[in-house]
Amino acid sequence: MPRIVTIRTVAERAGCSIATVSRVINRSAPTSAEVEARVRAAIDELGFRPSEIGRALKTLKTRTLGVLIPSLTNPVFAASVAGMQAAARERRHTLLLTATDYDPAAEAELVETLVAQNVAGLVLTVACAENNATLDLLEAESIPFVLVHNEPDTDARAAVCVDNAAATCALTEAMIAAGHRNIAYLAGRFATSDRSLRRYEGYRAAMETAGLDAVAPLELDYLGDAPSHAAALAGLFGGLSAPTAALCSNDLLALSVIGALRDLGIRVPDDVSVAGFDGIALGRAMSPSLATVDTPTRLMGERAVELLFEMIETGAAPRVERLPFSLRSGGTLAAASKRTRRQEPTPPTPPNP
Amino acid sequence: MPRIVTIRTVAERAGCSIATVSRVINRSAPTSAEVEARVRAAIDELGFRPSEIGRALKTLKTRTLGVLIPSLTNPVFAASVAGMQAAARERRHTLLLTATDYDPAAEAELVETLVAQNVAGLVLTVACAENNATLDLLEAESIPFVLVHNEPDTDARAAVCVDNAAATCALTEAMIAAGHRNIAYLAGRFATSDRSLRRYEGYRAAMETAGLDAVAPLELDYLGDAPSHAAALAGLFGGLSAPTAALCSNDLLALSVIGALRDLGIRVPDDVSVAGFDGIALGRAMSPSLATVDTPTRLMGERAVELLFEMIETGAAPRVERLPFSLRSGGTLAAASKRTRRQEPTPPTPPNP
DNA sequence: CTGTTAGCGCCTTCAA
DNA sequence: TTGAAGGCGCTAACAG
Repeated sequence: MPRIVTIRTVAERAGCSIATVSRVINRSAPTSAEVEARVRAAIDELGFRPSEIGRALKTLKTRTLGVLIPSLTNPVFAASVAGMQAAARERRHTLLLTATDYDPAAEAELVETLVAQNVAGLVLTVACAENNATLDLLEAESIPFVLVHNEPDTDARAAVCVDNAAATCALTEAMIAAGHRNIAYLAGRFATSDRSLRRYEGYRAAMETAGLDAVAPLELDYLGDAPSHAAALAGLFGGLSAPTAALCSNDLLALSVIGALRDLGIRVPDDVSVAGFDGIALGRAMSPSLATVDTPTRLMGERAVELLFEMIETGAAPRVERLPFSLRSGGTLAAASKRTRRQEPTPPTPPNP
Repeated sequence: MPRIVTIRTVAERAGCSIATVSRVINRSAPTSAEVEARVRAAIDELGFRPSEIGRALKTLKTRTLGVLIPSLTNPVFAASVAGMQAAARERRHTLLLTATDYDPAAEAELVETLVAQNVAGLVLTVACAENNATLDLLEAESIPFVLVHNEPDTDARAAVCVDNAAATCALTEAMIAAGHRNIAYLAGRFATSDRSLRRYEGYRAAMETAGLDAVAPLELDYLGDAPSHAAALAGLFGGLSAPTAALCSNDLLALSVIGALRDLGIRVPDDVSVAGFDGIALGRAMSPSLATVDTPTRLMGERAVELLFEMIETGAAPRVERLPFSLRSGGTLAAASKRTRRQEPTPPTPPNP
């Protein structure tokens, strides 16, 4: 029989009214020292904790933030949620966590679930922040929300992110500086990540500035099994005019690509250089270490929650906050000249027979 | 002005009473087809979603599960939370997520927060499942909960875990079979992980069975910076009678140890073999790949939630569910004989001058 | 300074 | 098959 201790129980025990108990709990009005002492004693003895439900029903406000992300299995999102959790706890709030598993169609339903719980606000990473009916709905109902990782094209939407295009541009320039001329761009499905698309823009800009051909992106399903990657990559890296480097739209994809290349007998970085995006911790631990764009993932989560509170409490206007990034050099990105030593890799099972 | 649409609004629009609307929503009693149609139309037009708060206050039950873990940054917990989330969603529940950041003192407070939200039940990973006042409290208030990763010594407590001792025992045997005789056990602080302690038991059992000396565990703070590890490890691996292998109580610690050893000029596995525990994905991606115990982390999260629902709905008695594990061989664990080729590593800055 | 009271949104008897 | 009414735990007016 849980929670039979209500504010009324406490009032009886302390010999006062429930209003007084409430006042003691919330310090919402002055109370005599004597009564307060009795109330506090009663609370302790009974182990009473005010029900958030009752409170919420009255005030129509909960101490809960809704969170929507693609997946917890991606360390990027795990890290930012960790940041959110820390920031929320600072404000005595808790997170209501949901994940779409990269299914954009799930977004609407999950957000509705969160809204039905009367969350004070939302922090979300959606597949695409533009023309997003779910976000429009939140706006219409004036439920405050902040995007993380997404980089909206309008400043009218609150977001915490990095300048994806600039970062990828810088990374591409580093690859060009290392002597690479033929650089492939490998992406997760654009439909599930607008970041991926923005990053492609940065790559293209850098290539064009250098007078090089920006290749059309190869979209890979990075949740797919390695074999499917291997087939696609065998085609791309099979010929003599194969790229000497691959820029992947995120770190997880980069890891998967490196594994697939290894299975194909293509060495990284001796045959092909690989770089990622995000800066997950594991990229540092592996060897060769992963060249990537270092992104303050955890901080992004913290800032998102802080920005959200600002909007909730002071009604601050939404704004986009772009956090600094940095290039992380790594063993997977080598000078292109090295590749001249490459013996033609045994081309295993070309994609079409 | 969010959520001004209440059940009353719908009733007015549909020209019936709120009771009828409630009945249509919950199918809790038969309603005429005609009225039902009108109600559904009104609901759609108004975009009405019943407030979970109102519902919860009435029934004293929410569709929310409380989750407490040490940290989301550890992929082990991220994976199991991902499993919980999936299983919870299946039952139309959401997760209220909290993390202690490995501070056992935070457990009580966070659990209270969750309980105050009237969660239907809890899934938690605590520092130590024995003599835990917080768990006793939950039991006393008969709030259903399931432990994950923790392996309680009594069957009276619900838990989903692996047989930590057996697993570590098997891993130790594999190391012995590889020719290692002097095997160190490196652990995170026992105070923050009873798993770590159980795993040590397994190690000791295997060593004793083989007639070898089980060394006292070296407790490392694996949240600490690498330098602190280096100092401790320099002492352990400095001498001539240094261990040829190190068994780490978890994968994250193993990664950290490998990095520290590398900084000390000690090669893995040429000079020292290293193995971990958990089977995080990144262990596969790195090279040499991490030898470890493969643990069905995500599944553990799923099973924990399913077991929790069983307890909530059918009042099933708590039970311990031990999931299967498997040894994962990896490049960090090599035959001991190899080590004979080891040149004495440059002993960098011994711990005491 | 303290008590009484009216709801917040919903579900659920009890009548009709 | 439907409506009226009470109450879940709490906060906030309003009295006193």
